[in-house]
Amino acid sequence: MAQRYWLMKSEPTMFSFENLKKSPHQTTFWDGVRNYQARNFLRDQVKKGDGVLFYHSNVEPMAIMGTAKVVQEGYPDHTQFDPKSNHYDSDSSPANPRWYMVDICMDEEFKSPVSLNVLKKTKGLEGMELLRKGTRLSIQPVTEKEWNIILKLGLGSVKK
DNA sequence: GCCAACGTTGGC
DNA sequence: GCCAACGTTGGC
Repeated sequence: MAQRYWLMKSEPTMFSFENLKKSPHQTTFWDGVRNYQARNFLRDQVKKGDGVLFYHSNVEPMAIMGTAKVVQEGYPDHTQFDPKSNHYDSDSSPANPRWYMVDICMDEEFKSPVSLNVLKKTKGLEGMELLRKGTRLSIQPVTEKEWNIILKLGLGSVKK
């Protein structure tokens, strides 16, 4: 299976790219997704080695801050079983888990974060899911073409 | 199975 | 802070 690319949204007040950078081994589990479409992506399609664009939503500036790599494929999100978690789901059980998560490891920090404004103005990104009005999916597929354009913008012209 | 009410997301 | 868009819930 060819490598795939994804965009993951996070509100930096909850978990920022900086937080990821400072995590042990710069790795974290991506918990709290409670949307069926997003769950299906996490459970069925996100694979080890896939690329992730890390997007900050709901803040100034809204932007893609950098990239990460999937290091652990979909497995049950343990916070759904924890009554103290605000992601607790009383209808889910370890025998029949409803929600899944993946682990991601920081890859590249963008020299210049790619803001929503820039994304909107960039040729070739017109079809991005993120730019569609009313899109609320916290994980979205990104095409290889889009991925390459965005990496170029974020890392500068010097491609490593 | 429909749909109104409600809660959440997220850009502005 | 506002509100449009969307998903979920629950009464019928």
